[in-house]
Amino acid sequence: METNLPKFESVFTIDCVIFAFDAGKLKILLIERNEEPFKDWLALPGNFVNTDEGIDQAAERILYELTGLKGIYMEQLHIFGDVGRHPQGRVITVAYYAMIRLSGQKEPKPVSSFAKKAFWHATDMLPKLAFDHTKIFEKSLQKIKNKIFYSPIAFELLPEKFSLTQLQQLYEVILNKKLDKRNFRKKMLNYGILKELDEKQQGVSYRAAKLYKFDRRKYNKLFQKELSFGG
Amino acid sequence: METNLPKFESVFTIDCVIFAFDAGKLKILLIERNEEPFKDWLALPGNFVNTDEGIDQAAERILYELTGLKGIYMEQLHIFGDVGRHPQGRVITVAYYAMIRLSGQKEPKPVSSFAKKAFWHATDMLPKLAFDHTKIFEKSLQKIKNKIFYSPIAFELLPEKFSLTQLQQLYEVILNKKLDKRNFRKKMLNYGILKELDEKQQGVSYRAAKLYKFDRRKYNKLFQKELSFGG
DNA sequence: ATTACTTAGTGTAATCAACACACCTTATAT
DNA sequence: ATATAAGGTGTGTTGATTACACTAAGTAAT
Repeated sequence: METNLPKFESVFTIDCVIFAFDAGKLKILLIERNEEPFKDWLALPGNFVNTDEGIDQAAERILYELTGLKGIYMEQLHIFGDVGRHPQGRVITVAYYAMIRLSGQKEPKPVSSFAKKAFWHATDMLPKLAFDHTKIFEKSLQKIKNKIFYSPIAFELLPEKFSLTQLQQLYEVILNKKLDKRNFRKKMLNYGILKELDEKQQGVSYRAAKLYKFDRRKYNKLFQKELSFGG
Repeated sequence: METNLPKFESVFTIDCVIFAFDAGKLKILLIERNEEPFKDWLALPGNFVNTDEGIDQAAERILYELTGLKGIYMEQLHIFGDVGRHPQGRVITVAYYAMIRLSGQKEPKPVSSFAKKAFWHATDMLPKLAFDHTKIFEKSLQKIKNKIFYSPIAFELLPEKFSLTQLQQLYEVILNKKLDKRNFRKKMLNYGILKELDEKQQGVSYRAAKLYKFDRRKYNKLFQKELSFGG
């Protein structure tokens, strides 16, 4: 650090909220801490930012060290900077969030000894988390609830090939609300952002559903038009 | 700062993007810097966060010191933490934004000597700003463009009593697009979030328009219902 | 092969919001 | 009184959202 900057320095961390959809449940990635404070508590994967790295790179590095997950595109959620949020002093944290598909993902496993383990945990029964991580989680859940309406984030959570029923279940879990099957299908198919495949689900008892893929090209075309007032 | 925190410290600042609507133009609040680096440049009001204050309080304090504006509710926009964004070392900044009504507001005037002056500047002809402040401004403009569709931010920018034409002009300026008068009025009035007053505009040549107020209670009721899929 | 079971898949009518589009009204200034 | 400039208003069309219930297809067990 060079010399003529004032001495108002703060310790600076990153916490990651990584969502996935598994067995009909929305889950997030947690670690069990191996360091004080909050040793042995469950927490969001998070750690300190180095002074020589940008915060986006720091987020990637930290997630990798604590969970073994690599190359996940995260976005900023919010900054939490209350004076009392860390028991040992002033620590400002940037929360990042991401939504990923589990299929093809390895089991999470910490690379650094900072975390004892890393694992997926259903969001509907979260235990108390370290620091203010419960608050951070709640804010990110609210964020994806809003975002699902105007952004194709739902598809990030599903396998590449999915059935309409799976897609509907995901919406229902995120919105915490039952949806009508016919209306849901009609609306989704009318958007024209799904590509119907010549494949069916494998290995299910009972009738197999048709599979679809998300068509990103069509999606981008569609959402370049803005909302309007009949201008 | 206490002792057993690691030494990954960063200098930490806040920058404010304050929008207002004046003379048919969208404007933001700028300062002329009185300190190196970027002495004499135009910049967003911004400064260092103290280690003993929360970031939201810091934002309020900094805005006051540099512009004399007090009690303005700002929200976080984004964090900018590239390694090279400050010429003297690693500085992470949190951008805050707010939209305010000019009527009843005093002329901005710095309280601290950090800024030579503070003033409103139209957003459609911004000069080059210090640091990465142009990028920060652009991100906040994008934010309010999106937000105007689902949040009553437009009303924050108008005087308490306003005409429908004023409201439409504001939408047109923010969205950068002409709107149809009849459709705009129909839609706005149908929302039922405007209260019609028994007053008319004063001091205009030509026919005076009816004045309206924003009805926050009705707005809140309306926007508790969520978007849906016919569930 | 028949049956039981479970999920996949489908259509219509009613209501409501979005859009395109052009003229008359009212207040003021001269 | 007349010119000017902004205020204010209505309708038909189109497309989206909603509510709602049955048949079709595949698998498993007998």
